[in-house]
Amino acid sequence: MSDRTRRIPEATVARLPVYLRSLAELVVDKTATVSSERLAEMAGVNAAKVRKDLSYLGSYGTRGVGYDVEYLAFQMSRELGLTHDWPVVIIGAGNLGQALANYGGFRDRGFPVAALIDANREKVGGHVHGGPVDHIDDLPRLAKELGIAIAVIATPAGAAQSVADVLAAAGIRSILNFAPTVITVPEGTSLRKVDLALELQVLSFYQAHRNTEGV
Amino acid sequence: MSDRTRRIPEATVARLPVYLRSLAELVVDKTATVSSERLAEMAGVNAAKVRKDLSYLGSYGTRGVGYDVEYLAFQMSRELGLTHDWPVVIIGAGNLGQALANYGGFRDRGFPVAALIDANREKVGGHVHGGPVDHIDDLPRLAKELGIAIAVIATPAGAAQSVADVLAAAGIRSILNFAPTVITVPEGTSLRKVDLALELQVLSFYQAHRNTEGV
DNA sequence: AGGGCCTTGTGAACTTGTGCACGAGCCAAC
DNA sequence: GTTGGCTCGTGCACAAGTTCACAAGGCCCT
Repeated sequence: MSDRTRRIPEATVARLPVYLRSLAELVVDKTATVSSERLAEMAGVNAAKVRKDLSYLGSYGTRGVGYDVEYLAFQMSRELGLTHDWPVVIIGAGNLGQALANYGGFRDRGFPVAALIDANREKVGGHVHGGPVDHIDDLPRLAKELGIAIAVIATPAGAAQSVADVLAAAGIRSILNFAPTVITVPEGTSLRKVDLALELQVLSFYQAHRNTEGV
Repeated sequence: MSDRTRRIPEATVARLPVYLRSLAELVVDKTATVSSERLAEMAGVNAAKVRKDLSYLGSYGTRGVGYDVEYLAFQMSRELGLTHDWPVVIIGAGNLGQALANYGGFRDRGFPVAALIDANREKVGGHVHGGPVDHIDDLPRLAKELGIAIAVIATPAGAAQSVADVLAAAGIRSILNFAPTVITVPEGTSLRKVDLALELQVLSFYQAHRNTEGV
């Protein structure tokens, strides 16, 4: 791996946060160095994959020894852009949106919920989780004022695409979509989706096939 | 595709629910037939992929015409095992667990929340979303009585592995894990994970690289 | 009955991801 | 300084997934 900034494969990017979480545990345990084998075990993958993945970040290991936990964690944080917080906006103050706003896991990992937004004026002005609910018309202004670069769509399916359009217009180029529908975003915008029902349906598929086809 | 029961690739299985959702929309619109191209557009993939994916289910299309919407939807539901409801149990009656229990999207899609479970006796006996909270010691009995085959882990990370072990002992072989940690399950158990912070970290990666590397 | 027009189903090429196996490099001990 | 043991980094072969391109087959019109 010669180049300082070669492209990191998508599959690798998706695993980096898992490694980082494992490294965080090792830091707590005051473990100074870790081998690819140990890290693989913690992350639930195999050691060769760990080494290949980490090699995309650079040559941060020491042969015969392993990886320096703190140094690797730092490099990985840097690569993932986690050296500073990323304030996020949640669109949709319904069941799901409120739950996400209350869920501490976001803030703890560097993604404070800077704004909660709804299209329904009846919800606007209310308070959830100690924060106000703002109207979607204020989104462009809030995004700019609060430096928001990442949005979470937690609206019903029907509203998701129009929300995505508003986000695009507001210059937000990273979107996490919880609405159970396909949305399209402009080229250059990152889109990831979390579809709870879909996951259950996939489980249903394998469960059903286990039942009917033996074993 | 000769064999009636050839193995369906994982990547295809993960897309079937998306197609099914698109078909459901077409049923509402009273559209009788649909081409792979139209379906591809709705599902956000390309047409060749749709045709290949659907071919794993069988030859349900008509050349020159397309696919019969209702018939295809039925066949797909059957393949996914969605011809009957799958009661699920949610483990963890904290923030996330309660939100998931209240989230109507599960029941609407055939996954009624049959039980909500916690390890903390102080929460047990309480009511959430009109349903009681039961203790984890009752899990094996409840699973058997209610015919539960799918479990959702919504506990803190530290408790997830021991919950997984209890689930395995109770004979549950389909698990959806929301806890931000890697868990291991016995061979033959399906495990899928939803990691909210991980998704945001992946977005952070691409956002950071957009900022530093131009475009 | 035949021709033109569509759209499916699928072989084949290509891309992406995975895992093995081994050389290269580092440390420690003597 | 040399030897032995350990672990990283990576070339290579293989597997999985995607996309192309086109023959096969069905419908409709004349």
